[in-house]
Amino acid sequence: MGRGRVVLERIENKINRQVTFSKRRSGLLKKAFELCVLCDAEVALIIFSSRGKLFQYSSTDISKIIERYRQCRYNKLQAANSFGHESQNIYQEYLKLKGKYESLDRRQRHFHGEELEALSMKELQSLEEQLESTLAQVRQQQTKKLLSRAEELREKVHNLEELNKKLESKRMDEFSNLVADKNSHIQLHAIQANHFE
Amino acid sequence: MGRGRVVLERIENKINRQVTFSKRRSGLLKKAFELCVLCDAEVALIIFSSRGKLFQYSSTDISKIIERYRQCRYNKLQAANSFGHESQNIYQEYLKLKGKYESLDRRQRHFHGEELEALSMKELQSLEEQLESTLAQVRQQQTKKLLSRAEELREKVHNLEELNKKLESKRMDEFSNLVADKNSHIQLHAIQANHFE
DNA sequence: AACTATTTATAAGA
DNA sequence: TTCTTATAAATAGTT
Repeated sequence: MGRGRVVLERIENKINRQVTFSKRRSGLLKKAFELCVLCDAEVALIIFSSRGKLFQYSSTDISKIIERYRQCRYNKLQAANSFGHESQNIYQEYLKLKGKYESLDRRQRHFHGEELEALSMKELQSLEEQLESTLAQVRQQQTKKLLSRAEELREKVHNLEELNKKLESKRMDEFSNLVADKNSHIQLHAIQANHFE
Repeated sequence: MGRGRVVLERIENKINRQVTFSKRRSGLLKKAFELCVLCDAEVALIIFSSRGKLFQYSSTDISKIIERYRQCRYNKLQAANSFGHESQNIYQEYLKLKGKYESLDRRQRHFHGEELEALSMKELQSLEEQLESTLAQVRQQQTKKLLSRAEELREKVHNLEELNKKLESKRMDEFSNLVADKNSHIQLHAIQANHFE
């Protein structure tokens, strides 16, 4: 679509290649957009120019689309064969963690008294033992905490009493100083009185 | 490019939409390919039809391109910074889930009587209450289970007793039939004996 | 799935 | 880069 027939090979002229890239890139982005709107499709398009510049289009959040793509590929792989050796990628890690989380969450619910119907007699018994043991530990911890707080208070009381004693003795000192001071004044007056006599 | 001017909105006619999707999809894939070849670009194109079918094109390994894309976005984010609203991507999700998991795990440890030192008096009290409540529920559930099992056994016993009765009466019937049969034989013999006298 | 009248994209030129 | 224009390519509607 242009003045010459296009040959499908790398355009060797650098300027030319860049111009064509710019034009076709915008054309491609436009067409991707149109496909989304007209046909209700979900599209993600990532383009890197030969010099490494990024261009992108996505109908909705691109990470969501990529995730959906991975999901799709993963399912396909699962269906086709059973190569589980793809656990290096982050999505796999995510799924793994999700599984762990859900299992832990279920367990946690049991500790909250929920979904107990699903448990067998043996599991109920083990849960009961665990609860009793923890309860004992919690109470022990409470006692420990109360004791240490009492100790702390006792310490505080002791310190305050010490402080009080010190203050008291200081007050007494100051009192006697004051008395001594007053006495010296009186003596001074006596001296002055002598002088003017 | 066609016999009518295209209006940029969802094609409501389902057949039409599907046909257009098919045509434009292949057009888009072709153009993506051409861009790669002509301009030496790296392209990844993911398309989901409205019914969820996946189509894709990529100049090289798609996960490599996606990785490069992420790298690029990440660098951009770091450079531009302060745009923290990008938490939709999978890695963010992973970190979020990890946080949730760890918090849940910590809580779970408390329920196992571990790391109680870290808890305040108030938290210890709340934990104690929760444990007591769950313990009561667990015991209730155990009782319920035992009762229902006892009921089941009672039912079984009852059924067996019924069956026994039936078998007993059947045996009695068969016994009396047998007796009657024997009597008729004896009568027959008597008749025959008469006949030949 | 083909056909074809048109629209659209774009190569080359300015 | 952007505009223009001649022409190639894509595709909407039809068969």
